[in-house]
Amino acid sequence: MSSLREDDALSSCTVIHEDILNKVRGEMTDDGYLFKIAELFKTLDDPTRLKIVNAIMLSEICVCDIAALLNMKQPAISHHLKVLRQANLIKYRREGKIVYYSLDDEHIELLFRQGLAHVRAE
Amino acid sequence: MSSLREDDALSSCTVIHEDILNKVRGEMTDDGYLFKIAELFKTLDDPTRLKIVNAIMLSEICVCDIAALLNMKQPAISHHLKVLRQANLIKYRREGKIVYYSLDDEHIELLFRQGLAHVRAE
DNA sequence: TCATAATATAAACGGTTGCTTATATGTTGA
DNA sequence: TCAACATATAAGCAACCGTTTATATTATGA
Repeated sequence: MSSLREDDALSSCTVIHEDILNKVRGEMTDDGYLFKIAELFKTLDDPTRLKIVNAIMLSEICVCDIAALLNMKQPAISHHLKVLRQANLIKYRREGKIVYYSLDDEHIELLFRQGLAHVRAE
Repeated sequence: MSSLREDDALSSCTVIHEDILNKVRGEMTDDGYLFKIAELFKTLDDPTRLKIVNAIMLSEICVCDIAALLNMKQPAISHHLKVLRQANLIKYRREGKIVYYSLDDEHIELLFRQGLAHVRAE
């Protein structure tokens, strides 16, 4: 009773090169990883968030200073910091009322530089 | 008549560390580049698009085969291919009715691998 | 030149996201 | 314990994005 059913959502498309499909299918990165990579890039796909990352790369910095630097409302900054925190890209340190943020992961700086290299090369 | 007016959108925030602000301001990457990096990451922030990139990394491949591979409708694939094309990440080659896609830029494969390395390390 | 097949484009819908205003939490010093 | 300040969270709204259905291109072969 269980057939292949690969015409489910294929619209008007038919497989053309069976050999290529098999090769690619066998060598593709696991779905779970792909999903996680997408999530990682999603945290870096916003100019504001990139500016925050860039600032934190250059110096440990507090929320108020970031808001002043980017000329934006403080809640907006806090919101983005939360996104970056949940992605384990930054960490924080409390000193009295003030919270200082810094990079948690060197990979992010690498990704940032790699992205910069790409857009500079165009 | 022209004052500094840096309290425009700062909400209830005051600059705390003038020295840090000056340092960061002086060393930050240009806005234009940051915007372009964000655009680059935006093209890679979607699981479907990452799967397509991953497939194209492994073999030159046509639209129909990608649709079959991902079990998705053909217009959805064409839409994503357009996004990747406009970002200069992939190129195409027409052979009769069939259009074959391949990577246009090695940087993308580097970014992909770097992202994978990061999510694997967690 | 006509039918068919591969691909591209367009419009529409639902879900997500970033920013805003308003409010809450937490810390300090009086 | 209270006022002031730095930060966090919540709710609401507008803009954006991925998918779908429908239709338009473009190329082939009869």
